[in-house]
Amino acid sequence: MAHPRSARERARAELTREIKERALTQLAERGADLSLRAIARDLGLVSSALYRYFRSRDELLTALIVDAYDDLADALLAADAAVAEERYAERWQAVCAELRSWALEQPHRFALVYGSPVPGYRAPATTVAPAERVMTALSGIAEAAAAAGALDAAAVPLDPALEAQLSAVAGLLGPRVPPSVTARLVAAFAQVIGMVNLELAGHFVGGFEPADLLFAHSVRELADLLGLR
Amino acid sequence: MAHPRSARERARAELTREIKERALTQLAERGADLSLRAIARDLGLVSSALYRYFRSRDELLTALIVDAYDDLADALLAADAAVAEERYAERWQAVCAELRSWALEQPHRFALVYGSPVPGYRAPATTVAPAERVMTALSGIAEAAAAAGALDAAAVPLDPALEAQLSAVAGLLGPRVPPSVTARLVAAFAQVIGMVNLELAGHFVGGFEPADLLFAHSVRELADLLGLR
DNA sequence: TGTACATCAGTGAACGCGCGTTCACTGATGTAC
DNA sequence: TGTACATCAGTGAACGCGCGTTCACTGATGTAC
Repeated sequence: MAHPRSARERARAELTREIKERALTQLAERGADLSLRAIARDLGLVSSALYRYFRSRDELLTALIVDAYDDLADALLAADAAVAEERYAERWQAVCAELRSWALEQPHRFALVYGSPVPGYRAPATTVAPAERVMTALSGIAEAAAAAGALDAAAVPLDPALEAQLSAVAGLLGPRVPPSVTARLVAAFAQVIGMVNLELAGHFVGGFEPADLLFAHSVRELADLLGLR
Repeated sequence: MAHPRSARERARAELTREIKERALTQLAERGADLSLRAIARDLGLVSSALYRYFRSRDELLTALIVDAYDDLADALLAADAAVAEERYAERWQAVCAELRSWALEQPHRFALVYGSPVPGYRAPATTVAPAERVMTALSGIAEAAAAAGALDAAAVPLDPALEAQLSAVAGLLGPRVPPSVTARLVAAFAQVIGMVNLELAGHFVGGFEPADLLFAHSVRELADLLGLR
């Protein structure tokens, strides 16, 4: 698996990659509708040939989604690693900034995972783990701060039922983070994704363009709110 | 215009309404792809007949989008009006709750305006004013509080360039609200839309279901953050 | 090292669909005198 | 009130496209002896 052996295997791996690459280019050019025939045309193949590589259009879509989550998570972790470990607020800002950059550079991939679901497509369970990698790239900072005793956690009283829900996701988002901070993490995540989506959809046109300053400012306020320093 | 006169005009108004209604049903059933032929079929018409009512598919889409913004704004204003005028925090919570209810009841309409743009469709300027009605339904509460001297505005120092951008939208969002609160209003809006979008897209599945409590809690925290009381 | 057989990538035709938009037309509704 | 003409809703055929998926096939690559 590390290095494909035969020429056949090498060719297969490369074509699989090329198919996904063309699919992404097409998403970028034509919007959300993915056409297997158009991909095959671009690659100089007959449309049925694609079925040697992906069992169906949905399977190709799933592969693209998994790749997108993974790439995004990698980019976020890299941005995080570039900041000194104990500067939690700066790490948060760097990761959020990277998320936005990644989205602006590849809006179609961002839309694929955080935009409206593609009509007729239902994401399989395979996509859950990669999606969680993205969330934990953000929440991991709060968890690290909490572990280091550097999280200024405001103790907010919560509805017991909500607290139970929050504890249930604590395994994923970070067990040392108090429930009220977990709630804020989810809200903060929604805000970041929401701002990027609004920007990409052109809802800020006329008001905030570029939205760099607004985004950076909001992200800084979120870091405060989360108790990161 | 108040009451269509002739039978012809009455029939035209009614069919226009029916076309939009069928279009919405179809969006709900088939996802984001809107088919004029399918709408015509549903109405027992020949597809070309629709061109007497809408010049193109895009024009129909635009009409649906404008209607969605308008309906949503109306619903928000109604929810706002149901709360005592000077209870600003409660008004905010009521309006946000109504926004979520509306979205959960009509996810396709919400996706139409706050989801990823429909491929190949570019929203015309006609949609800007209705979109702003929705935003001001939320920001109007902060503006009212500010006008009544009841806004606990935290004075946060801002980058001058950002402050300029914020002042530019102040005419729309409320001139008496200080810039730092305007920034928070936009961020809060993004958070609310973002949470609803994540919920609709199934990103909360397994963690927060139903998301009622999390949403209500986050919205309450936003009210605090905005200085509403 | 060479041959026999198995694997599998890619072909090309076909099935059975779908779509938006244009156009000349019929026939009903509305208007002016 | 009745007739002549104009307006306009809806028809049906056509244009020129698109799509995902299946299937029997050829011929090249890989494997076992």
